[in-house]
Amino acid sequence: MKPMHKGEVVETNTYRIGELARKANVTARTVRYYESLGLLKTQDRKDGSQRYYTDEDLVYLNRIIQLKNYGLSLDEIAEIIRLGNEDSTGQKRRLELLKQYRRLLSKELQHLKAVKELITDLAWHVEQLESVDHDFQQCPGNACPKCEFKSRCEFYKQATKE
Amino acid sequence: MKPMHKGEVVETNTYRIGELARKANVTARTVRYYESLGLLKTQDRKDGSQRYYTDEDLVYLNRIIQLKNYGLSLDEIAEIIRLGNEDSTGQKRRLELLKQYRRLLSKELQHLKAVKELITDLAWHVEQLESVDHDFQQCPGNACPKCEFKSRCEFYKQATKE
DNA sequence: CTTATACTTTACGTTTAACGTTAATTTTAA
DNA sequence: TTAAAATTAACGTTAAACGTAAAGTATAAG
Repeated sequence: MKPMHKGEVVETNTYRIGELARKANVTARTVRYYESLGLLKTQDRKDGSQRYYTDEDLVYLNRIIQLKNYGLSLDEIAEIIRLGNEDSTGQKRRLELLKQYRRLLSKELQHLKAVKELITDLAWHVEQLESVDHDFQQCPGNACPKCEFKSRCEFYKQATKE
Repeated sequence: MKPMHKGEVVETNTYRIGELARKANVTARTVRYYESLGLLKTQDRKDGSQRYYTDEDLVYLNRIIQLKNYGLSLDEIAEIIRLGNEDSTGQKRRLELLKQYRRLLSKELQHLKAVKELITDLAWHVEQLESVDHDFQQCPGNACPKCEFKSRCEFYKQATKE
């Protein structure tokens, strides 16, 4: 599925903004927006000429998209990049990245737990509603005391405490 | 932590909107909004008088909140309630609920899988960044071919294919 | 040279549900 | 008689990440 307009690729592995965007599966607007946030380097480009990109730029852009998909905001990504520019040893950038990855990992582990609990609850509701004898119109209601699910029912617990 | 204004509870287990809201951990605005969407029953209330609620209403409201927390939109909850009013046998309501619960369950199972994969990826990144020898400034870059992580690295795979 | 794309900047618009927040008036409880 | 609480109505918020339009410029292939 090569692009129709062959001239879009200016030189071997040199792209204009549209082609770069397509390869990264974003829009040209997004690329410009990322540039304006300092996520992509601003090129020297005199008087209305165009942006040109290399494969290296594509890898860089893909990396930004990856970090975004991991859950970092564009601001947080910009901070990481800024630290990389500020500190030539790259230590600050590495430590910030590590910190963020650990934060994301911790968050996702919590998330995993919550999702598992949610699945348990939902499975219970499915099971309950599949038992046709259940008086679904009266739930929760007067039938609760004789309900076979009452030991696992939040509403029953709430109604009977106090 | 009883409310200062004792008269808020009009009768035994009869509440005005503020007290109901507090018990359900929402605001009065939310209760009125839910009523406007048909989630809570509209009371007969002549000429500027107030709304009164019972424990039964509280259970009902809590159930709405539960469904919302499960991931249903207020519109979807309204539809379920509408089916309950429309069909006195409750069959339609039960089937709609079952359908929604199954949809949510399916979605969350997918979600679980995605979260697990994300955790794997994040853990790998943490491990990678913890290996201090890694030339973090040049990643991805020229050092990729000798990187110990290259077999699991998306960027290396991408750069070397084609 | 022409024409068809593609690219340029600027800047306002969009999305989105689920309420938040006045404001001005009325009801209720003690 | 107050002070707290409730009433309706209607506009405001959130908020990142672009979408989209306008009007002009650049480029590549033939």
